[in-house]
Amino acid sequence: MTSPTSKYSDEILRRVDMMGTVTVQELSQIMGVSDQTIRRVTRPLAESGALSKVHGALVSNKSALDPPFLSRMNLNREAKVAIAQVVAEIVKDGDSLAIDTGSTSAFIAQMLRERRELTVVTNSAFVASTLAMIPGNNVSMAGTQLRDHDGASFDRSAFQVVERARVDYCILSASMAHPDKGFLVHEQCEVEMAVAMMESAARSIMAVDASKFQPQERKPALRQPNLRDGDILVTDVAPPDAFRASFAHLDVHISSIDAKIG
Amino acid sequence: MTSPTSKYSDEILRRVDMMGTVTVQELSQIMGVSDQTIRRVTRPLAESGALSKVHGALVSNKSALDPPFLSRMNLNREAKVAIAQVVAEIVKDGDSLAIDTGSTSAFIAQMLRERRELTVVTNSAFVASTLAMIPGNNVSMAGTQLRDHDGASFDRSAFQVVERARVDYCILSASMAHPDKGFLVHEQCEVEMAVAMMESAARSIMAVDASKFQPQERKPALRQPNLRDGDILVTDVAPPDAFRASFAHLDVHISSIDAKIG
DNA sequence: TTCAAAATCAACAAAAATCAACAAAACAAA
DNA sequence: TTTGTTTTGTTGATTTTTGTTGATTTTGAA
Repeated sequence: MTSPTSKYSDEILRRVDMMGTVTVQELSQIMGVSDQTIRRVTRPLAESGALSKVHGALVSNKSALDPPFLSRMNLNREAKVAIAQVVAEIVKDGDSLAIDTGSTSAFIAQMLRERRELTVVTNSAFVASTLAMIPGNNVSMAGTQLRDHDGASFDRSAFQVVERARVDYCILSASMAHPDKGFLVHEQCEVEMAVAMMESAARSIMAVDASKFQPQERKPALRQPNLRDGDILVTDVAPPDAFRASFAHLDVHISSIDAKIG
Repeated sequence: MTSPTSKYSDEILRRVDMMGTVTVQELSQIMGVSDQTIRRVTRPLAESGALSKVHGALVSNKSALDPPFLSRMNLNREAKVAIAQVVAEIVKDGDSLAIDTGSTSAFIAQMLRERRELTVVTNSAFVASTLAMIPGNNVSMAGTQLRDHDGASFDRSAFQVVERARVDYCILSASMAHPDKGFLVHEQCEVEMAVAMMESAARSIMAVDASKFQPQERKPALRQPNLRDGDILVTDVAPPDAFRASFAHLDVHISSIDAKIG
């Protein structure tokens, strides 16, 4: 949306998103600037909707209030729920899955609680703990060292576990979709994990909400592996025409939001 | 979702969800603000449906079925919350911890969200995902294959990760305490994990609520390793006299819910 | 029904946070 | 270096929140 107006913008936003709620005082002490500076910087951020201000504190718009804190969980929530619903219908009881990390996958994991006897491999601790507690499921957590903002793992053992698996579907996500470049993400390790999961899976499900078809603020540059013939794309609105050619070989599922409430 | 109206909204909601039911009094003492402030803040929260108010208390709208809440977590909930509070006070920012699985440990993990810069090793996917998302924490998930009722791992890699660690505290639990036999659990793998965690830790914290001092319906038969001199026992009521001798060498912290206030 | 205890509410003074304006400091270009 | 511009911290006025007090309502028990 709007460009940063101060050199502190990024750090403040990051800290607020991380902590959920911080007082202006606290933040000014942590960052070693006056409280007035924090206020000056945060005013435009609040106006552009990047964060919320309450008297005495700053609160993140991104962080959920619930314990499972995923930084982008509340962004486009309804779309993600609708997409999750569709994915949960594609998957049948007894299927085996590889699930990547990301907020859409977190919703899908929630929705998959309805399914039974699932075999799941994932590098997301959140997905793992969500599905492990369903009796009858068989869940493997891939990886040891967890990334601190989303609890995902990309260490060597994570790849070993994924590569050893053979699953019916892998469930992938992306930060952006581009008509020519395909699906893009920000980090190399995410691409590598997607490659590993695709190679272990008979079929891939790519889940992206409509916002991913628009240009992003922070441009992702790394290409996810190309989807294969018959792979599945799940989204909440029909993709723009520009994508028609590149999605021609895919099985596209569109879930309008009103199809699912709850 | 409606945006918070006060800097306390977030914390109140978290505590209410965690405790299930809290009186306004209790909350105001725990948070160090007046009861009137709690009322003022909770009124809009109740109107937006984030929690419910009844005369005398606030009650969570989160059902026990919600993902982060294990069903067993509602058993003796107050005691576990009180114990978790005490443990979270013993642990300081920057400490390193090994945390076992179990519902008490799940509460402790929730409470430890207040701490910063923690290094955590755990074989519970729930604990891992709870603490991994706190910025600045360094969390390792020990193990790959997850047990289906609680999302804990006891495979070879779990032990390898725990054995490689060196931590300030390990946080352990038990199904029952016996004056002569010590702390007992149901499964051998839990004992082995406790041994591994104790060996990796400078000091151990055993967290058991009062119900564990009574005979259990399903008798656990396997003995946890003996606690060492100066190890810490956290419980919610003073143990019966029969335990006096066996706890003599321990640093016993008792947090009765009312004693803790003030 | 009644009463007594406890919880809630309303109102006001005290405390804290915010804002606006200005001076000091930092910075960049010449 | 100097100048002009921008950013930052400080001050005091203003606004919002907080705790206290006392009145009102609710609860539970006679």
